[in-house]
Amino acid sequence: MVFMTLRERKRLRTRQAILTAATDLFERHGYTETTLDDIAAAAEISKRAIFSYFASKEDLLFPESDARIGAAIDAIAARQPGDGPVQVLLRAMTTSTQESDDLTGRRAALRLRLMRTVPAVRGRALQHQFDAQREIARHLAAVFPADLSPISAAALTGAFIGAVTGVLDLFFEEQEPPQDPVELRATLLRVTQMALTPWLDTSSGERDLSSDI
Amino acid sequence: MVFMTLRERKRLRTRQAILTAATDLFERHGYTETTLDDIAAAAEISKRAIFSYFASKEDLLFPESDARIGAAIDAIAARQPGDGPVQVLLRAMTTSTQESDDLTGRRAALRLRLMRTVPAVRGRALQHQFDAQREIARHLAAVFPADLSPISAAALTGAFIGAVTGVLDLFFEEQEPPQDPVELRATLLRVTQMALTPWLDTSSGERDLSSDI
DNA sequence: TAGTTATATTTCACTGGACGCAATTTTGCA
DNA sequence: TGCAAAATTGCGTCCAGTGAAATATAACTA
Repeated sequence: MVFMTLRERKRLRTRQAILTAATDLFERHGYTETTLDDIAAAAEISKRAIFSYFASKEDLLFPESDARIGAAIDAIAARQPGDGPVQVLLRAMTTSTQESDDLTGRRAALRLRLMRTVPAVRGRALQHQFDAQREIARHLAAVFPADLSPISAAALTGAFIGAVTGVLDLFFEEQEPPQDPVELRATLLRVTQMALTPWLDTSSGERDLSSDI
Repeated sequence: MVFMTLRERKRLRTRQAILTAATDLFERHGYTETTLDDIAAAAEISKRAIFSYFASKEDLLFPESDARIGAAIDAIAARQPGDGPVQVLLRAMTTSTQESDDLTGRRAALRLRLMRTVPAVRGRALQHQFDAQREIARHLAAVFPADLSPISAAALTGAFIGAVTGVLDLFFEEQEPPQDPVELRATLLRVTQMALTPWLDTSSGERDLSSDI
């Protein structure tokens, strides 16, 4: 990666400039109030060029979404012996939320706030979530062909994602601040584990995963 | 409902005219190809007036979404003695899918098709689904305070919705036609029931609901 | 290094959804 | 019939997104 053609390096810099300009303006003036022209001006680029980096205004809030899905997939693939589907899912959540600061970080906080205020952003977020959900279910079924039918995998993944989003929903319903990221992750893990106990019983061994936080 | 002022009746007729014009044009020429001007012209109304009936172009595909959520809520409230949360959910699905032809019907088929092709429509659909999911979870937790914490309710509802959407996803992934609605409902019930067995065991009695189709 | 190809970016014009507002028509009712 | 409220229309405006041609810049080749 150190050896990149000048073109690639420049392109990466421009992309980053667009992102920082966008998040900056979104934070300062609001999402709907910020026009693509504003972002283009701040990034010292033409409005038309933005679309050569991002497909839409909403996507400015979801860069590297593929990477995050990929991380979860990898965590599923690299399962430890003795882990059942539920353990794998829990582990995938902890590891992937650790690496990509998807719950902490400046843009993450902004995204969480806009998801509950701007319909377009919410729609895009749910689309990403749905795609991720399907992808995860597919891989989960592939890794545990004996334990899970494709449909059970879809249900289990649905339960998992549903539990996580439900918890986050309850969380941010009243208290705005994302609090301490570590504590949030711990709560998320504990609560998801509890919500999935029905499956934990039916599946294989139930190791405590608290140490992984 | 029989006694409506002339104004209300006329408004209802216009609303219906807009809907039929929209679905008609969508079916014939495609969603993105149909402009609001086209719809307005076909409904013999001004483009501006459409926004006094529907908030957006996508919403033309989701009329009475509140009513469908309400039906599910009612089905939850009218639970039979001895039913656990899972049974209530299954029953709510069967009854609500029977009354509002949400899986059959002309507009439903159109909606299902557009959900997988037009991003904006998919986003709107997922938003509706998410809202419904949260609402159902809330009511479920209220009805079964002993069995379900708010979080467990969120997880269970997530599993339920996840299973249903997963099944529908697998279904329409290859075969386009919605097939026989009765058969589809039966498959949906059977498969969802199977996907939720982990919860069925932990909850109260497990009556067979096949007769309710 | 000059010249050529490939790729990025700009510029401009345009479409279409959404919204605000004032004027105008329609409807309900006294 | 006449008047107030509500519905509708007809503007104009904003902005996201797209297409196409022109221009600029990097990469490659001889």
